[in-house]
Amino acid sequence: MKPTIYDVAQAAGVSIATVSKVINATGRISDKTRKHVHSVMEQLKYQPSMVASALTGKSTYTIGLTLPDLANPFFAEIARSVEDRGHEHGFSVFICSTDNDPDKEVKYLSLLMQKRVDGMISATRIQNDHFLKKLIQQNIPIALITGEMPTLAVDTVMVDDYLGGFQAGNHLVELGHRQIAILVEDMDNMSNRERIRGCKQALGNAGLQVEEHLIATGGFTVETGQKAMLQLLQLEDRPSAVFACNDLLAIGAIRAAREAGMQLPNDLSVVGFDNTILATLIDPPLTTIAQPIQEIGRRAVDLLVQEIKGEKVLKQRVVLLPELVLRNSSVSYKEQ
Amino acid sequence: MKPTIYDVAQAAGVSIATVSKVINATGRISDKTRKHVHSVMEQLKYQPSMVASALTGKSTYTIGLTLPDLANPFFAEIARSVEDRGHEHGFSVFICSTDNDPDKEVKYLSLLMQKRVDGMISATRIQNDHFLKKLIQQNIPIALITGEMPTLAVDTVMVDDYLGGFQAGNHLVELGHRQIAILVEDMDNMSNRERIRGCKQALGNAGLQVEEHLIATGGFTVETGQKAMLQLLQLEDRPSAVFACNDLLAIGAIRAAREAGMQLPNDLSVVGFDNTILATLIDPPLTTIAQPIQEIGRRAVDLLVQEIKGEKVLKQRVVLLPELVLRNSSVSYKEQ
DNA sequence: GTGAAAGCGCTAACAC
DNA sequence: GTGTTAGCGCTTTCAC
Repeated sequence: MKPTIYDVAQAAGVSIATVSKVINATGRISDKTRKHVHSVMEQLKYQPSMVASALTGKSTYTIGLTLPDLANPFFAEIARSVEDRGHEHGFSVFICSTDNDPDKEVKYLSLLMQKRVDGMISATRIQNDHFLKKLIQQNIPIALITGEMPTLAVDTVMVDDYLGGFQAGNHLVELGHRQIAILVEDMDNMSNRERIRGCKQALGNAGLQVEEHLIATGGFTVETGQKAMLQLLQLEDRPSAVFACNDLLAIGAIRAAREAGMQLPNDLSVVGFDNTILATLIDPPLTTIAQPIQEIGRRAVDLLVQEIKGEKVLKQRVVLLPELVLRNSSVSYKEQ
Repeated sequence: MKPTIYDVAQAAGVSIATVSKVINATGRISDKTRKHVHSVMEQLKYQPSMVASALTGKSTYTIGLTLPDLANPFFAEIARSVEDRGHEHGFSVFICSTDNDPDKEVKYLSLLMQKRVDGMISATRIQNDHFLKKLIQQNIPIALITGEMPTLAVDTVMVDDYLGGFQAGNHLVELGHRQIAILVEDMDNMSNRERIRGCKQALGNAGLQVEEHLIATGGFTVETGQKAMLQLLQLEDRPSAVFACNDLLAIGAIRAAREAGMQLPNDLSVVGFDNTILATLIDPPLTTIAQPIQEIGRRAVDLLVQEIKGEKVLKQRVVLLPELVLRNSSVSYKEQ
């Protein structure tokens, strides 16, 4: 069996209280016994049980992170930054991929509660997430990433989707495009709607109208983007540029264009969103709206940890600003 | 405060033992009280504490997963499959990115021990990992992924690297290539060495010699692959094909070739390894040696869980077979 | 400075 | 069928 605090105490000839104190560096202990106890712990390869100490009222030093899909590069990068910042604060993280399935979401959230995580970060976007709402109302430390719940007081770290959409639209307009399509993940998704609103605004400022039939719905995969784009390319008034609400969709658009025999970027300009590693890998390298992924994870953890430690009462919504990253997938409009 | 089993017992007018029994569906309880207790639990929004139950001797239903970098698509896909299979068995997973840094590795492994995980899966490759060895010798349930420790009896799930290398080399030979370069992550990495050995064997079978100076070292990033390949392309006897030990390196090779003004795939055939999502996204789509990523994660979890549950004494090494996936990055050799 | 003892929330005999 | 009780390994008063 693993040695317990009793074994250490006995071997060191002191009480468990003393051992506990040297483990946690609390109370007053003489230098001599401290060193002695330490050496005994090493000899016994003693590892204090965090589960026992958690039971005693201290926190578990664990947070939960729910996201749609860990295998998706965007969320993998988010997860990595949450994991890193979490560890810097001494917290381990449970990661749960929900596939945006409400049932899984509920299952995982309650699992996390049973594991007594000190808090959670949710990057999942589920329409009308009752369970999450309930948790928030129960005052469980929670931080939202990548989307807000406007009617709830909850810590949130997000990017300004409206601005991002505007930047994308404006960029394409400045390049001279007039027939601009949009690829959305999902119209129920508020952050996507904001991106579109921003994009429309940019077009509007230039006196352009957005054709509703040029807005197509894909999802969070290349295939759906490809399929949606292919349909747009069948149109009479084929767009000369497209703004995709995430990099995966943008890659799908590029594929579709190639499949339709077009030359990129000349026949179709593409702007993505997220600036995942994929944007740099794809050919042509993708012009995209960069989300500060590292910073999002980091800030969310910081907010959460503050709340867990009770250092902060004020909830806040942190809005980070996206940036247009120019690469080669977008070029000036040329009359065909 | 969160309700405890006592609160439920009191509210239901039964003893905590009874409540415990209905929670775990053990012992004999009348239908009536079972339903009653259940309803009380719901009313109180009672969530049994897994930390308390873990302390009582049962397991934590938690496993640890260490890997080099969660943001790397290959490992993200591994992590997702481990997570999924873990949850199917009722286990949550702590993910730790070590960056292959021995210090982080030690820190995370001992953290996981303190959190009393029931077992761990390690996808980290650290030369001479003393700490991990010690854990294995202490009989902590552990499964290795993506690389073996030949001198230790430990559950392992891996791909046949030698065969994979052979398939890659053989494919290029069959395409008529004679001047074949290799891009390695790291020569200390045994699985890489096996891939190279396999590749050499394929060339040897065709009466070809492998030029040692055509073997270049990169790492686990596109940039290193690009840089290494660029140097190979400066050579007098410039290779007409390259086998890269992972997809990232392969993408780097493609980049380098483009940078050198070459046409792909005609001027340079590229074969990767892993078959991550990247292989399908890149242009030209990458011919690569596919690892059954899903299956690796799944099998590792299954082995680990069996060991945790004590259902199995025999340790085993599962060797999965890789497959050549043909895409467009490799073509027949044409005299320049 | 150090130790005795009372919990933390639960499980698992064992009684009844 | 249901309840009593002794831990699980630790933290934390509160004495000494």
